[in-house]
Amino acid sequence: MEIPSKYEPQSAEAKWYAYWLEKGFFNSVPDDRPAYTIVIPPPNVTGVLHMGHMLNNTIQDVLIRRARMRGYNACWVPGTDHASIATEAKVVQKLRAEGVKKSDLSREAFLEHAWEWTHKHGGIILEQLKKLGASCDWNRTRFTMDEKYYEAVIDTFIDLYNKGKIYRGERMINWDPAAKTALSDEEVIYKDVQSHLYHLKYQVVGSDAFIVVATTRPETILGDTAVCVNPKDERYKHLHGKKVMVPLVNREVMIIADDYVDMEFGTGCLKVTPAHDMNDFMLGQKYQLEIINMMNDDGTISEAGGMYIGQDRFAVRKQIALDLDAAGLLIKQEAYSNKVGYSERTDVVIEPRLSMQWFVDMKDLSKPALDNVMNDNIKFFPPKFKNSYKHWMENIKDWCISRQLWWGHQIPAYYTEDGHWIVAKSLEEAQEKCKSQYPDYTGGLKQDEDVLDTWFSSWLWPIAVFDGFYREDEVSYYYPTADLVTAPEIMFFWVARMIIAGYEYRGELPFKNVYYTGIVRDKQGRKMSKSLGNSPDPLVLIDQYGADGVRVGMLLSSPAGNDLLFDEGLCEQGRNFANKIWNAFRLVNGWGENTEKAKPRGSALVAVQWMNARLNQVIDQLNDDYDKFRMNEALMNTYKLVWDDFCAWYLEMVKPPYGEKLDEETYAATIEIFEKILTLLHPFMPFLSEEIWQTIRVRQEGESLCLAQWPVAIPADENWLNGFEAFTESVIGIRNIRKDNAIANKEKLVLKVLKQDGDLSVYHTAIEHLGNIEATEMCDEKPAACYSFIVKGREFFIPFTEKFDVTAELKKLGDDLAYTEDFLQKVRVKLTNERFVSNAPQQVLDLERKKEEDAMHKIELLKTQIAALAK
RNA sequence: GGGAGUUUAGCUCAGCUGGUUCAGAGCACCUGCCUUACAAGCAGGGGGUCACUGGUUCGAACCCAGUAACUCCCA
Repeated sequence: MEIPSKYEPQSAEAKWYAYWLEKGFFNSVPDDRPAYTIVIPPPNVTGVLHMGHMLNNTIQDVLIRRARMRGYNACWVPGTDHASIATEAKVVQKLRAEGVKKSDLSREAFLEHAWEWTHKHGGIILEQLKKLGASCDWNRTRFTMDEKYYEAVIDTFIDLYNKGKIYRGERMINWDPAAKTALSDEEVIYKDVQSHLYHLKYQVVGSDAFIVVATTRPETILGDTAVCVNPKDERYKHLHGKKVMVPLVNREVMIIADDYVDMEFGTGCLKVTPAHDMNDFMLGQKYQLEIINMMNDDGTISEAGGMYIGQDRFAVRKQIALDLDAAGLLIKQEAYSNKVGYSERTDVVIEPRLSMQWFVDMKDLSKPALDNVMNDNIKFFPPKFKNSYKHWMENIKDWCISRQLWWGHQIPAYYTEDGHWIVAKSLEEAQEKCKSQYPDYTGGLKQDEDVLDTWFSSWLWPIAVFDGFYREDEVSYYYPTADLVTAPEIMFFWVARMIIAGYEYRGELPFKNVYYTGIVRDKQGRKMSKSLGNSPDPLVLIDQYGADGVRVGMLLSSPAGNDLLFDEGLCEQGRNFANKIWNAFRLVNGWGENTEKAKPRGSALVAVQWMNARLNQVIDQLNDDYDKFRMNEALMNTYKLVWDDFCAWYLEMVKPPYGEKLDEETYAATIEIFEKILTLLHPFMPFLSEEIWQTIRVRQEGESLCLAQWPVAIPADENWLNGFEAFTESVIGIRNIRKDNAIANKEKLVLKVLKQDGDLSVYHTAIEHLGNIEATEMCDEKPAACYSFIVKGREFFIPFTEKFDVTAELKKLGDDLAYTEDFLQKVRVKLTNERFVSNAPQQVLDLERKKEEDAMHKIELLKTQIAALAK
């Protein structure tokens, strides 16, 4: 059977993924093996696969596949998130395109559209993950608005409410005037913008004097209820307790004094607008100031503003500046650059706004979550993220969980017409509670219109995917999960809150390790985004380079927590690697029908011994890399094992001379080694490794590399490892002589070796094989008229050919001599340093002495060679 | 404004407890090869003031202090 010289991924990928699914290798049910669980960070239900998902899910798949091979009951739970703001925005947009406004629809009608959209687009992303080779247990696919999941979210709300951890309060919140919803702090993005600083005149009541206030938002003077100065500020001391006129508005407000004001900023006078600025709100509460809400929920000026009613905030900013100027109240307007909060979802400027919202009291809840990360019960990789986690958790604010949306989990609170509320699981339950709490009330009850923050459902993910709020059988087996792989961007949104929920509802950590991936950027370091158009389509990449190639490309240069500068060249490298393995397979496979019963050749004997020692060494190294979550190093070590050790050395050593057959014993050993290598490769390159594994030996139906045992390392034989180094150096020595003297590889040479202790004779046939040496002669004395090279103190000689150039050879030896003498000099400086000799540990001293000795020996050899040539 | 981090080859990064032949890898680059598994390959090679300035030490890429540049997070 002819095997193509290029690996063709497409057919192998389709074939083996279907096989894996058909045999149910990825499905997990509790049994007596230890569990190893990963829950996927649920992508947005209507999202499409992007490069960040590729990286994230490749890492998870590597971890879960290795765990499966190590005998764990591996369970990777997939699923999607309802993503309330993002999904609702998409549905609204789609309806708008069809000429339907959300406000024209009833809640029920809108939700019908939303479900329709979800069913149409939902799960596309999961299908894409299958192309990548993700070994999820697809029977367990969950959605954050599944019936049971929905119930868990509502029950959690009710539970926290009953525990007094959820309260309703008027707070300054981040308001998105486009989406008309409150946003959490984390959903606000601060951007540098070029704006203006307006200097406004506030006349002191009962005097001709005035003070000047600098502000970037002149329109908010409509809501001013005080002016504040620093009590230490000498410029304004005489004005404490006086009143000023708000310009244009002509309202008299107090001048208050508080440390909060920065004397250096602007004029040192701060206008206070409690309804429209977080810090002003704080001042307002402290000094019992009037709160004037001068803005509507869509960002237009309200009745309370008194003027410009119904006009947009930014239009008013321009107009009021003109009007102030006309009235002589604008002193100056200077260019100013500051940071302004924007909505992550709609990209409009956030408006701080007072409103009634639901909050979770985070103070007590967050304590165990902080402690158990700081004491490493939950480990972060890389650990540097503990710092920012700590900082955030120690300054944690209450969590605003209500969102003015329809798509999501509707808040289970019911209001009476006279403003009381009852938290209950259903209207019926609420009515009953109402009867006992408010026996005289006869009116109806109306459920809160708002839904819960998306993260209020996803923080339950590691528990809820196992229905852990309602039954114990699965959650007690799979929880706590093993590793969580996610982006540092959502450390606070999600990771911290899952830890909080874990301790609150299971009394236990939700996962043992958190591996933070970096952000995938383009070659110029820009974040990949749709709007920049700099993100390749992952499916196109898989098509071009194969899933294995792309997986390798993603992992090659992405240490934990570091951003990955994505370059298609990396996928190409991955594809080339796959092809390299493929060709090793072709070579070995060809030997299968071409063996004979014979003693292994000397070079093959040596090769098998060394390769096994080397394999053991690398397995150890890989396990260590994995333990430390150094995925890219594990991959690179596997890469070098395959390419350098197995292909460049091992296979060349066992390869029979042209036209000859391979002995059966070496063939069997080679297959075993290859199988082990495929096992090590499988987490990274599941398709290619399975394809070869299935062909390299006759397999039974139902067998798969997925289930093969991860090799156990036995201590590597150091002798083989050390001796091999001398061997490779010898071969390289011969190659260099060929290169330097233009001796063709095809030309057979004679190698002469000086008889001495500890020779390399066991490697001689291997050296002959790889160096194309026709005979190795042992000599008692140094032979004349020879090229020579030195390996670890041993001299090798190759008789001159007709191309020999004395001058060149002398120069080379001379350079080498100069270098070695210089080196010796440096070592001796160290060794004659009294303080070094008396302070350095014995080990280091011995090493330096060994260096000295070796260098002296080498110098002697070089000098003799030069003398011989110069004759 | 507050906090954290980074700076080592052209690029991306290792360098773990200060000491393993004057600092390593992969890619890229240069030279020579279509050698019967693989040109998506083989063989060989060049490339570094370890950001800078001081300090500690017998010894510093590594520890300490300062300076500079960049990045991220938070307000």
